[in-house]
Amino acid sequence: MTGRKVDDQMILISHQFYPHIYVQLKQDLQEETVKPRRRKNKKRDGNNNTSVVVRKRKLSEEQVNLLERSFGDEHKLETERKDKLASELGLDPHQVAVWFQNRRARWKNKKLEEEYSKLKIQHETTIIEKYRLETEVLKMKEQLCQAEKQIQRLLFERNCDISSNSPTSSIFSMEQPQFNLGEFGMEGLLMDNNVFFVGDNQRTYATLCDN
DNA sequence: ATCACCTAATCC
DNA sequence: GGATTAGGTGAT
Repeated sequence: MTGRKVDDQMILISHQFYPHIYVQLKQDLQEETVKPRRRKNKKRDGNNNTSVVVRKRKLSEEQVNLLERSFGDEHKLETERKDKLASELGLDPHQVAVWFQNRRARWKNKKLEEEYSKLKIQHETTIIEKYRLETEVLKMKEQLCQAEKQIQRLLFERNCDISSNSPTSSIFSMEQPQFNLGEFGMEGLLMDNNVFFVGDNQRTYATLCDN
């Protein structure tokens, strides 16, 4: 697998899941294209074939502080800045470059971890809210069912009264009871105990209380 | 083609 | 955490 393919994958993943980090990466890429790299003629190790083994030395606190401040200003390191920093710190410019490379890599990892934690919390909060809403929906359905049963009971009692006062009337007579489901925003005509007719235009029937 | 520089992975 | 390596890019 090539490094560039990994880059592309990272950018794709970042774009999908971490849009703001993607923006940063994109800015970095754009800056790269805008700012031409300066070219140096000399190699890092001036000693022909004999490679100088630079002992791994822990940077001093002051060195790290200055590097951190510089990194805070700008994550990318242009040659001038690198050389200036190197001379200020008494380090090899290559060391400064490596320090910035590592710092960028670890900063990116940290950002990804932070983003992951944030998304995880968001996800957990959303799940809890989903359960809360589902419970609320169940409660409201139950309330609606109870209200509908109450309406049916009242309508049935009213029909009984009408029937007892007028033996020829039926529920399909011109005196069909009209009811209003008021708070539910529903209007309709009772057809029988479980079905009611909704509106003239809709020509639909709705069943009360499925369960 | 060569060089400087990058990221990602890895070493120590 | 500093350095190295591998594999890449773009400027010269």
